[in-house]
Amino acid sequence: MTYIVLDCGDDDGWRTVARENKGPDLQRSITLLWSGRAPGRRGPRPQLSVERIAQAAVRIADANGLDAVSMQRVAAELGYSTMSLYNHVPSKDLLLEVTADVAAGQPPELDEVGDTRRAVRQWVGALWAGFQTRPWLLGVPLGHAPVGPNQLAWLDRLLRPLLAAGLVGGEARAAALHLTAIVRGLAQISLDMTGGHQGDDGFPHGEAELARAVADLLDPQSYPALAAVHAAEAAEAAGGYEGVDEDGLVPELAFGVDRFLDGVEAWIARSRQV
Amino acid sequence: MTYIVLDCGDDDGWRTVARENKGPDLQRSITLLWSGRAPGRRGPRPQLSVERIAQAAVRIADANGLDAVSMQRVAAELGYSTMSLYNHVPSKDLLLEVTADVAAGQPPELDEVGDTRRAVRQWVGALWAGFQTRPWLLGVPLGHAPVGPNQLAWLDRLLRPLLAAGLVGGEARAAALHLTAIVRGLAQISLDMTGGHQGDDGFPHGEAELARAVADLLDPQSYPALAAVHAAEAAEAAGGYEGVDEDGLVPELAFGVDRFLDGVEAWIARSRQV
DNA sequence: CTAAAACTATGTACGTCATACATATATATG
DNA sequence: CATATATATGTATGACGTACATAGTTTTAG
Repeated sequence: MTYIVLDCGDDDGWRTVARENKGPDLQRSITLLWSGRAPGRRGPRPQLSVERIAQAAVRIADANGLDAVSMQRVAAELGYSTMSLYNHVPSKDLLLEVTADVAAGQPPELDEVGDTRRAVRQWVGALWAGFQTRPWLLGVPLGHAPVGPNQLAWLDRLLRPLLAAGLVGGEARAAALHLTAIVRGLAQISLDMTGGHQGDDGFPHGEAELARAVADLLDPQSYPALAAVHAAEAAEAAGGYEGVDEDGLVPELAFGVDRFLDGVEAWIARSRQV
Repeated sequence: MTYIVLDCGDDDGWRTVARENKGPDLQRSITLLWSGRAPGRRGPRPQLSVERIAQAAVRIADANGLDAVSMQRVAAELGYSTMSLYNHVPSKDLLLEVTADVAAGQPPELDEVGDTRRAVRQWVGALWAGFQTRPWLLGVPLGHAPVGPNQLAWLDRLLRPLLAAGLVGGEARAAALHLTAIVRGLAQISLDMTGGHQGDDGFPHGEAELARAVADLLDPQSYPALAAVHAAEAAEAAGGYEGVDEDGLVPELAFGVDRFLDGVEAWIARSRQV
């Protein structure tokens, strides 16, 4: 997988692109993000590359979190000067985008038999596991719809069982978006609950502390439903639960995914019938 | 709604809290975020307040985006020195948190009759509209589960119809999380599609450009499902669609929400039956 | 009523960040 | 070979978050 970013070599590279922000160069920029650069170039052989830089960024993020990923830190990791990076990457934002794509890696192979639910659950479990392994991925600001090769590969893998199940184009896309959003959203929220992270903000982290702290100021008058849920969950928690099922789904996630799939299956059945 | 953040007045305020990061002060910090400060204080009357600061931050974010919200800019907006803010807010992270809660505002009133689906759709539509109005809310990094009064009020409002419909505590919470995630995720992705934003990254924005650019490099070999979906959507697009329904839901969102609600309703029916 | 304590607003300063710009160097093309 | 063109580097700039010290103000303790 080769990333080359925006270096169109036309006039003065991406600088032009970033400024005009109009015209056919836009297309070329994404194209070059994918296709790799023309082989015959002048100048010295580049020792650095977008991949090496992104991999270094991944290493740093894995070790010290997303905040630790600065241009200087990445350059130091590679043993180059800070400004060298800008010969391969036009901005930090774009670097993070490539980094996220690299970190996402290849999507899982799904059981290709007719069991849609199984395949989707596997996919969801894999994505969930990915966010568990690399929590910092949730912190990468996503500026637009995914365009990286790996991101698209993940999307493609999910679309396969959905299409096979009988969803038409737009529905499959919506369903895929939906499932992605569920995993991201739930991962986002449940991360610090389980980790006992300590941010720099002096807030409590860890499920127990936060739950108790919030419970204390939950006025049942103003928040009746929340109070009810909290009480109910306290009762439920008596029977120790909290595990993952065979696809690696935590109960909350499984509930949402399964209910959604119930609805989708019913929809497909209804569509077929008409 | 009064926000007072972490100023426990015990020794040297939140500084202590942030350092120890353990002990009962944690609870007090959230408590104080809510309850307001003790009335009898020494020192001069504070002219600034967390609310005023957060409101200024909202104003700036509304006008110039989240990136424009710096401590210096906020202070300038209010006509105070930068460091004054730190008498009311312990860090920028926490300020953003409060800002997001202020910007979220009050949740909508939902039709309280038995129509669960209608109520949920209204809620979803309102949240969607909120993200449309204040796109920058999607950019506020969320470090933990929501604890702000408004955030919790939104959650509470959504939980009401879900509980009324017959979900038990944990299920209702999961469903609410789920719906929130859908809206956030879809808003996140579809924002720049519709806006024609131009980021600083020299990437094309706007649905048409991006779709075409991506289509060109979509190798049907590697991305069969994606290519199929793209082709199907191109065909579908012939009949001009793209509207919102009566609850303000864009089609993709409506599909996901409705399928999920289908599944939830079936689940409830099944649970009742047993 | 006075003095101390505690809080607010401010100014200065520091370290870090992204990145614009200029320069030296190395390479492929004419 | 000469020139155009890339790359790696060094320096510099402006913005940022925030630690720290200071001056001024108001409540509380004696």
